[in-house]
Amino acid sequence: MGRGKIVIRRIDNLTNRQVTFSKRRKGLIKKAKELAILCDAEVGLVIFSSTGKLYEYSSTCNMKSLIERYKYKEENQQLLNPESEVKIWQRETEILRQQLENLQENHRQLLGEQLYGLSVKDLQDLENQLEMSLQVVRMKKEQILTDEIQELKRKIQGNLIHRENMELYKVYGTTNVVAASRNTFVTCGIHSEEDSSVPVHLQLSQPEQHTYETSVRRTK
Amino acid sequence: MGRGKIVIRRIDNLTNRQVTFSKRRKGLIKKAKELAILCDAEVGLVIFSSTGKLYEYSSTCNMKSLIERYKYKEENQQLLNPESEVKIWQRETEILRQQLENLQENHRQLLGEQLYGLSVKDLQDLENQLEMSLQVVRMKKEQILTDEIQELKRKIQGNLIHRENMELYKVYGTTNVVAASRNTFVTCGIHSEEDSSVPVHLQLSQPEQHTYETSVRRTK
DNA sequence: AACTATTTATAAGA
DNA sequence: TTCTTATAAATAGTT
Repeated sequence: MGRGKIVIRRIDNLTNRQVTFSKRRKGLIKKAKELAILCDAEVGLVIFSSTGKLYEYSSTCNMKSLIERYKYKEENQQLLNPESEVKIWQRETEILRQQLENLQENHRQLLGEQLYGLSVKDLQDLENQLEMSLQVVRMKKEQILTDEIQELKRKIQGNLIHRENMELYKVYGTTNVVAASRNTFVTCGIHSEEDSSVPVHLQLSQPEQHTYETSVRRTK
Repeated sequence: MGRGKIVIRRIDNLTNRQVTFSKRRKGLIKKAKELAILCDAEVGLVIFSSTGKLYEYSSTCNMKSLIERYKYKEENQQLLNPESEVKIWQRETEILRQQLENLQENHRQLLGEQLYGLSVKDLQDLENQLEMSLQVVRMKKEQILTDEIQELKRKIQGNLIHRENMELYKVYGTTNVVAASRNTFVTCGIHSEEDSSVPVHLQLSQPEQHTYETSVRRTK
């Protein structure tokens, strides 16, 4: 794998050994990652250099639980305690894991992945489902946009009426002025969340900040 | 590192994934060994397959002590096992339950449910995702249908040729036609390498129609 | 499980 | 350390 072939034995030269350690450590961790991702496996890797420095990799981001899992699996033979409680939790875990697996498969198909082995009927059902979802999502989105536009219109209107009142107040010195002008200048821009701040906030309009919940909790 | 380049993402096909797991697991352990020997390092490697089977390698032949060393190095906090095993499983359950919940929410949104609280941006992302999925599913479906049609056409064609031969046989009688038409009787069934033997065409049949490719069904 | 065309890792050199 | 490059090694797709 290099300019020359080497035999696998301790590298005597210190510098050379350190360089090789650095390179191969990197390579090993890369391959561990790839295995975990490609094959849906859980991989834990611990490396101590000859100087005692620690390097590690865990596919679960949590070496602890991996070690615990390892220990359990290893010491499984004993099972000496009448710890039926453990078994209960174990079974619980098993069930959850199964559920998760099933859901994941279903989920992947909704994402257009893992379609291997599906029949035309299956694919048709999936297509219909996706179309329905799409329709719902689009309607929901348009609903929000429409609401937003309404809100903006309301604010602009309020603003205009207020100005008109101010004008009239100057002239006639009275507050009893009819809310005369209807919405004549409605400017509907396209907006993202940032647009919800309306430029002019006068007393009459209530600037409600649209605080959308960022609710999509992505599975980590 | 193989016949073709691959991207590092979960392999959908189960068989393929298992084969790759087997190959790469072996490779990974080999490299771990080499690193330990070449660089005088201490290496521990734990691999759980997606089915929960455990594979391990430890350069010290004693994973336990390596783990202890790791734990000591990582944090001097100790949580060992008198009754803490229950807690471990409880935590595991908790984590799985959380994952399941997250996935379920995500999943419901893909089904067009539980859209309350999503922002326009979220909905737009969802819409795009659904559109992509839909495209993939449709392509997949059409692929299957196209393949099926090809297959049927091929069969019909074979049938026609057969009939033609029968006609010729009636007209010209025995020997020469028999010899010639022998080849044309092949090829109505399943496609395999043998199908590539192109029949000797008699004058009345149209050669250009016989150039069906043994279309390899790329079911991937 | 074996085979190989390719990709990937890396030993040596700079 | 980092980059380059010739070459060894790993492995993806196939049989």
